[in-house]
Amino acid sequence: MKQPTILDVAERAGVSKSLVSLAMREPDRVSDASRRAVLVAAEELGYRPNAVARSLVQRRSNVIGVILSDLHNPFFADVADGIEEAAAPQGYRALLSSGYLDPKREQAAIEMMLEMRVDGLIMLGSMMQIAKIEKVAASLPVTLLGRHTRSKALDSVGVDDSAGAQKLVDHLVELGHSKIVHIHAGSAAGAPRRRAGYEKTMRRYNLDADIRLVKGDFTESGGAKAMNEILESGDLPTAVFAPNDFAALGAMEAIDAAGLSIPGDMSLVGYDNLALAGLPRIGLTTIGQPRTDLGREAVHLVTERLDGDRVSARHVVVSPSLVTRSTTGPPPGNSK
Amino acid sequence: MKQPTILDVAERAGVSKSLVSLAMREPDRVSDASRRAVLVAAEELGYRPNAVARSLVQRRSNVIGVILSDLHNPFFADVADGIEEAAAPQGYRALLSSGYLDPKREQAAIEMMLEMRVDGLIMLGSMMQIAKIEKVAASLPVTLLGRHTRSKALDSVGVDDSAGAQKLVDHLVELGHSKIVHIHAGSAAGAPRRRAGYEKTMRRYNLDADIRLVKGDFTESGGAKAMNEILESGDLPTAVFAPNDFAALGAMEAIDAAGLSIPGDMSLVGYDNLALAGLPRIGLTTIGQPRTDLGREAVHLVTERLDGDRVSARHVVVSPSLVTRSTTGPPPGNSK
DNA sequence: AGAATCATGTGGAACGTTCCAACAGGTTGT
DNA sequence: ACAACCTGTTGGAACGTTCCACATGATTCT
Repeated sequence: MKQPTILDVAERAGVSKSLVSLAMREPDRVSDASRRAVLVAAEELGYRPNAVARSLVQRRSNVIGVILSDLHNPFFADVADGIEEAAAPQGYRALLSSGYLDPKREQAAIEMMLEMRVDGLIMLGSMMQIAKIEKVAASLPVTLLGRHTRSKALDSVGVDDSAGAQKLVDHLVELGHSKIVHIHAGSAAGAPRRRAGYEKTMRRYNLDADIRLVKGDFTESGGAKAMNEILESGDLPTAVFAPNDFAALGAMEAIDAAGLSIPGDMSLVGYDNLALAGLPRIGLTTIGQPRTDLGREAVHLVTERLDGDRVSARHVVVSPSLVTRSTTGPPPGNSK
Repeated sequence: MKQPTILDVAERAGVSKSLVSLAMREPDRVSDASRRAVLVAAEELGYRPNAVARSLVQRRSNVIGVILSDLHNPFFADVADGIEEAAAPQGYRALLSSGYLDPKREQAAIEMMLEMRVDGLIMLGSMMQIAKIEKVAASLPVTLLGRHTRSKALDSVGVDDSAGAQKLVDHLVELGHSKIVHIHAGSAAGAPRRRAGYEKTMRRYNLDADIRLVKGDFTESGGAKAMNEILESGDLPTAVFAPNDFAALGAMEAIDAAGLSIPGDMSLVGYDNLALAGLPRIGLTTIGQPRTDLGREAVHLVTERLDGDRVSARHVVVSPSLVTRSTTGPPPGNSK
């Protein structure tokens, strides 16, 4: 159970601890004989360098902490892949912790990361107040992902939600729709911009009069509830734009239950392109986000700061793309 | 950027570093005046204890490392929740890393955890050879989750896959089925036991002659391929038991494509109870695993060893439960 | 030949904590 | 009145590395 230390290796190899250290880190700078002796001794003892001691003396851990607001969100899992992929070649490891969709637990996770002295922090879909995150950013580089901010202390990388919404409306209008309802998710992360993109694009097509908003949220049940409200209103649209894929799923359920067909009677679009949107029986038209690119970009923002190449905040925005599947088609009574 | 140390706090509070340390860890053991002075000074300086230095001197990190073989697998996300939940009250933090479904990268993730001197390791759905994991277990407590082993060096917590398969067959037979095909996933983790449970239960009902196996795997496409093979065989069963939910999904797609109705013409069951199995248009009957319990049990196994309460290996098996949804019903032509 | 350079190796300080033996001063017990 | 025992506090050692200034001996330069 007791791990061998560098001193044990040094003794067995008959050299000083400094040479062992050097032999492990920069093998070229020691003689062949010494290098061999050290490597053999290390192997025989099962020596594994103690990263804790190293971090202490170097005052850096070569670890980037990643706080996932929700481990279950497949979107973040993809982003985390991109993070790992970009971090490894730069000599950083990614360490993950979940915030469990609770600002308190998220705060605790950050606190742990700070105490462990990670070199940088990437926060995926944080639920915390920006002001609190800015405080954290005073002691290390922090990048916010999937949430917009104009903060002067924080970097961020996000997707242009307005552009995504615009692409969805464009798609629906091209199919011949004009009665397009948007279920909006209030002030939740990304929701206001999706809504703004919807309204702006409707106006661009001179469909000001057709703009119609129903309050919902980012959950399946929220989408179902909003959809039922629409169905009961008596005034049926020909297309519904849900704020994300989960909400779209709930809306789909409600439309199915009402005996209407998708897209025959009503087209439906979501947002996020979750894996489930591509399932055979779902086939949801939605907006796809370049997930691994987002991760890569976030790492880049952190390492830039760590290397001292930049001190002022940068906010990177990438463009999403339309993914057309089977929940959209021409409106009823339109052959186009 | 430079973090204050315990010495800075001591100086500002006018006490020794030892007292600061004590005041932060065991406030009851210092006088009111000192405690207040220390706390105020720490607050003013924004002092945050350095867990790296603490780990070094204490030779323990109070961290349990969790290696997820796949971050995208929602099953592991649930288990991780259970782990966090059980670890926190015991004073441990969980730190996650992904193995990205690649034994090499998994090995690297373990190596990082070991160098960081985590106190224990929980491996979710590992892809590595047991022998290699046993080597790791020589230096800290390791618990394997979601994979069976009889290792003398390792603890494990798993689900009784045979019992799960048995429950599915029981359910189908009770509905009146006898022509039940099992798509099996070869020697993949858990697959042999599911298959054994199927065969055993069929025999229990004297359905030896109806036992029919088709080779597939744990993926959607594997399930679709196997199902097409069944459909093309000409000899249609009344129920299909897929090796997991993903494979069931592929089978569902194939059955849909063949114009057959589920469960009218054919019943279908999966295994795992992924969130997607509960989606409105899917409604898959499947086997649910007590995920957070699994996580809790894994933590328990680790802390038991850390507290020195146990040195011999333990293998915990928990029972799964049947989740009935809408893909199962009586066989065609049977009113029961 | 002596100086300068190079390759190789060394020992001690430092990183920021916790732990421990020890101490001062007060209280209690006999 | 003195030992025994608290309470609150302290300074130094230790944890396992890396870093740095320096030492040694060989080689090259002038």
